[in-house]
Amino acid sequence: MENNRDHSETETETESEVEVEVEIENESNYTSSKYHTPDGAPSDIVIFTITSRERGTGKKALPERELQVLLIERKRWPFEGQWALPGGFCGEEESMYDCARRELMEETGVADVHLEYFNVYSEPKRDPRGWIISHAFFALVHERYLAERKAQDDAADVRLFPVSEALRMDLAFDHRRILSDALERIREKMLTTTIAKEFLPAEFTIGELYQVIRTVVPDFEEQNFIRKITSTRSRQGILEEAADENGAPKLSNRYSQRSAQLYRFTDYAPKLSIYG
Amino acid sequence: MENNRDHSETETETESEVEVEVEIENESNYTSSKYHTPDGAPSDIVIFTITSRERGTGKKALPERELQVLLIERKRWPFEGQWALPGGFCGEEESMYDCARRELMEETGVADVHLEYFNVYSEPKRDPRGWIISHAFFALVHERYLAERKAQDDAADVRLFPVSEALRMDLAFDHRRILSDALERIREKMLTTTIAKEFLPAEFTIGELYQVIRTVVPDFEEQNFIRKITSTRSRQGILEEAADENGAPKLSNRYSQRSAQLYRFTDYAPKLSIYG
DNA sequence: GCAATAGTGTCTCTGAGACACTATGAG
DNA sequence: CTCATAGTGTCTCAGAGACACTATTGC
Repeated sequence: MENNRDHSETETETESEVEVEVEIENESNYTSSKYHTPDGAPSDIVIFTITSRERGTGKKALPERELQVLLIERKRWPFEGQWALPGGFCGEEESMYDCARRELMEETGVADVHLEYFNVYSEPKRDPRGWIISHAFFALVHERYLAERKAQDDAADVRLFPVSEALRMDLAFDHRRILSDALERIREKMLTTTIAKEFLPAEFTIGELYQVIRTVVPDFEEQNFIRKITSTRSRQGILEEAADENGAPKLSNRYSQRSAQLYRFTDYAPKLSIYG
Repeated sequence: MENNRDHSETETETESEVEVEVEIENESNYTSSKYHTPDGAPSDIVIFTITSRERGTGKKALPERELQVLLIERKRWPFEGQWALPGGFCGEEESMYDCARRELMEETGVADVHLEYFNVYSEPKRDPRGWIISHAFFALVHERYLAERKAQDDAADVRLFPVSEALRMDLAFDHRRILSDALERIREKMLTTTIAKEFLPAEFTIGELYQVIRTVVPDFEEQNFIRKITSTRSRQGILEEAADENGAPKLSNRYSQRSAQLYRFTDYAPKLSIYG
């Protein structure tokens, strides 16, 4: 829901051959169609979600969480029968971001989720149908949004896969590369921004937050996570304690016998720096 | 010189109207050209450099530095006579990154500089010539590379402008927006990565480094900059002291009477986190 | 009382931050 | 001796990190 502003154009009259071909003197006789143009500009969307499953034990415990990605089985040439990222061609009347949002709505039925552009994929010959430049987005969707969808369209041609599994599959086009790039990007953002909130309810316990971070970034280990996150002054107000209307702290004992304090993210976005 | 991998494709056979139109059953009768396709996919490049000018005083002193951007005056419709970012149309046989690199070479004569993709601009009607989707890069070029170019092609239609001035100009297309986005991006990267090295010689003093950072990010103020950067352990090895072949520390007295220790960037890339 | 999560007490060590101070050496 | 930059001494205070400990409560 950011990083996506679209506009612009270019070419100058200097020495580029490609551009000189295209530029014509004035509006009346201008036509770009006599030159070679792309055959399509689609968007592809890496839709991430985190599923949680109750542990089998009778005891209260944090659920098992797993990072998943939504894939679609292709029915047509090219890459017929292979799994691919959802996406679709952009129309002239919409921006790339609008296109991605529309596709996301069509694939998952959800709007208003975190949707962010991250790269363009334009290697020659990467699509057997022609010159097609793909624009990759990632979306972060809470599993509760996908639950309905999965029930309603059980057509076996759209499914969630664990990311680790999807990365081992032979996906259509260069979708494995796109998925891999997207994963790298959300790992970085998970630690440097508050996108963890996309996978959490509005109010959550420190244990849940820690678990979500570790689901995306397994390397992340902080032995004293509670201390750091709650010790005021330093992590200045990324989180605030949830309280009811009387000001009493809100607690949850969903995952433990002992109730845990609930927190919510504030709007504060810390500025990071390697220099101090 | 990173963040740029290109490939991919998309569209599924589900409910998107646009895509369904385009997808045909098999290779033999497949043709995308009967549907509406973009009229061009150019790249635009925001070429930043930092100029430095000796201060007028007789004393040794750090130079005055200023962040500049290279602009080109358009000679043709549309936006004839207005200043624009350099760029040009991509060909089918090259990736967007290759296209940007080629344009950069043509405009500035330099290769092997930091060139990084950062956004797509695709708002409908943003180009009067048609449906044109622009891919924006930024380049960080040391001023020594641009010196020759400026001398050789003094055609008055390609010039460096201080960024603050360029942002007040009425640039062609949505190039002001692109410039503004690029500036925001390099400000962030200046503080979270070691791209400052793109504007510095291989060996530099702490004073120079500080000055370069402040030229890009004026808000950056660290009173004890030397302390932080040299106090081992925390800023773990972003920098290392330059030494000659005998192991003696290398010093510079270019900007001061008292010689200053020279440093170089290491390859170490610190991982930042808001959580600890 | 066990299990599983939540949270605290206490200690050490490092660094951040402030501010005044010294160092260098050409003009 | 002045000026502009380079760099140090010294103090305080906060937090990182380690690790053992207590807290809660359904089963």
